[in-house]
Amino acid sequence: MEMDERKLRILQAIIDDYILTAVPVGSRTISKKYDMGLSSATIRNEMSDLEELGYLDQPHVSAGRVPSAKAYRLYVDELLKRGRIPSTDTIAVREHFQGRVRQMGDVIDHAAQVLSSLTHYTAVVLPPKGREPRIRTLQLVPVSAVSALVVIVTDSGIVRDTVIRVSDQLDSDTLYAISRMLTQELAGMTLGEAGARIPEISRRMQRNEAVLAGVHQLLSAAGEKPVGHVAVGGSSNMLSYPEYSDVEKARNFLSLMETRDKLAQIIANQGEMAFTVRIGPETGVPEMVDCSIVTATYQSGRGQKGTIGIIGPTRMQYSKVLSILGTMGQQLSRMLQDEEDNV
Amino acid sequence: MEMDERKLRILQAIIDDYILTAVPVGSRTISKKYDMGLSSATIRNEMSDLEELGYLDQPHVSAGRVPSAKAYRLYVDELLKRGRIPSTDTIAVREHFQGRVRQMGDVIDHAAQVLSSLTHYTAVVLPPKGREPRIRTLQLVPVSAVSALVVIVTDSGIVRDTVIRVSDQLDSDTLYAISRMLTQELAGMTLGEAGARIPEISRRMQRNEAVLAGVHQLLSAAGEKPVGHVAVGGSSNMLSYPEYSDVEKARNFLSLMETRDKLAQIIANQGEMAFTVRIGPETGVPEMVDCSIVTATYQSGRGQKGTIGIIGPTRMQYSKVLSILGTMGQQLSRMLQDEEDNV
DNA sequence: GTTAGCACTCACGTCCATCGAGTGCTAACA
DNA sequence: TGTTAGCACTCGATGGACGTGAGTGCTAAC
Repeated sequence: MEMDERKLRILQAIIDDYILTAVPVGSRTISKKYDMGLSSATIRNEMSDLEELGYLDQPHVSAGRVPSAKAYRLYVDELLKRGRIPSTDTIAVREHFQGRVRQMGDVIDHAAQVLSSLTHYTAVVLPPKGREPRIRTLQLVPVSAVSALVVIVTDSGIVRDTVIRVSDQLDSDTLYAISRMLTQELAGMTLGEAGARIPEISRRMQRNEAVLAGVHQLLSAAGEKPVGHVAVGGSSNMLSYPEYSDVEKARNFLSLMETRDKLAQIIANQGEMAFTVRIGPETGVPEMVDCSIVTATYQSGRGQKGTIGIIGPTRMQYSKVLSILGTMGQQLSRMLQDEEDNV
Repeated sequence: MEMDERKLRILQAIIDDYILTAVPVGSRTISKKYDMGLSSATIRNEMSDLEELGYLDQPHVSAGRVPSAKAYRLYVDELLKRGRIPSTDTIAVREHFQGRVRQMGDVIDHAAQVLSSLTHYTAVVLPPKGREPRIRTLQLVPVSAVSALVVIVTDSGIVRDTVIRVSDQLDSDTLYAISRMLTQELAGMTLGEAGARIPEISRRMQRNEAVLAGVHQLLSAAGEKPVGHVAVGGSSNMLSYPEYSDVEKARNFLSLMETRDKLAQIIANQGEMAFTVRIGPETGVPEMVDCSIVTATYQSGRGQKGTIGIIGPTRMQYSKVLSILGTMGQQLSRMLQDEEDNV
């Protein structure tokens, strides 16, 4: 049996209807609501074929049909192939970003908020991540008589700042001198390389061991845990959908959303294409068999890629989501581009 | 009618049982399970009195009784008065904080995690907040040829850092000189005062307007939004309790947990006592009529107070929660104290 | 003051009948 | 050969009847 044009149209109608209503759709609905020019009996035959082909599932004999993951896959591929991703929401997205200049962390958080409120699904935003950030400047800022703040600026923005103890009373000028020296020595290195270099410098200098030890510690710590913070927005949105009216299911989903590390990994694993769509089992996450994940990427001015993603039920409004993600990706990229220019 | 010793004991038993089971408790249960030496009929009479006194509610005629907010209030007051808050969990709490030194943000997040996993309720942690932080140091760190990072260190730790544009090409030494000058001028001031001062300094200096404008903007922004980030842990825990088996309710609760600003305000409004317990309607939040909020405070080394809180169903295990909050408060205070010593 | 006894209430679970949406199949039709 | 009308059949959902049991309130006796 082959897929033909008519089957495709019927499948499309079924998916559209199911996305809208979340209720198994029957042959009569299709023949009446969608103007097919075919009787319900004919539709019925076609639906039977579509089921055999694996595009439809039947919850039980006397219910309508429900699109399978394979059907959504076809649907989405078609959507992507035709490139018919409207971007009408540009204004809505842009409006949300009016106002003050922000820090990276704020931007991430805010983007997640906007995405979730526009889509009514759950949004996840990962910060841009280059291959290996390289040190640009390292500076010690005096905080009190016996402590200082270490700020490391990398080419991907500020990586980390930590207060360290500087046992031997050092004044502001000395700290500045050390900062200059360290910057000169370490600029252009990755965090790991810099960390490895510190002991040698320390040996060479013969003093300020405490300071250098603190810097060393920071560098190693920052090197280990490269993933920045993940922003999640609207995780409670999922409870609005009948798919999650089962509390147990909802709980599992939400606690997954709470373990940010795991979540970041899932999203990051989606790949780096302009758009990726993982439907149900394709996500590879058992807890998300009836979710889909749609991601898009954005670029910081330095060419580092970040990921934005939407998690929703498999019957998600792919077209709308793709559109919004695309627009948001562009907006983020543009904004970060602008910020680069300032920088 | 008066409250007597026996009524109190019965009420106590009812509350204990209800906290355990979440099921309306009947007279027979009390007379059998709790060794009262009284028949169910007697208990029944007493329960009737207790209902009249407003300590018990009856969902419907043929169900058992349920403690009212007033009952919990009595129960908690008794608990607090007797000061019988065990602190056995010290070790459990302390174990979670073993390991590396952390930044404030991490500590907050982690504390929320630990609290929620120990109590199985939802935990909220607010960072320490002084009356008005005062500037200790202000430093400009070069980021690129045309931009710099402003770091403001206050007596409560780092307040804010933002990248600003420095249109006129300034080298590291010049920035340092400006930093020194600004530190000298602004040290000891609140953010607001400092912000107000900038224009005058700018006029006096007659140059570097762009830099000063950037600093000005940062100071105003930081002054406006004093609340730091709020950490929330285990918000999905609430779904484990039958009180939230209603999805609609759960959704409302969770979306409240997601609007961090509002949440911070609610928790902060609880007051600054060592412990506060707000039961049901006492919270003043319509969405939380059947929740209780228990908070405790901790102190940073600089005497600034932070708040930790647990949100759970009104039938929460107050004793355990108070104990854990108390211990956690102490641990946090001690940890931050130590950190101060380093600083 | 305490308790045994009893009538009464009411949520809950089960059973059953009904309903209706939807299917699959067959036979007739274009 | 594809389409459609007709019909029997399936099965979840809905709702009413009913028994069950937990729990109460009241009364009267101890």
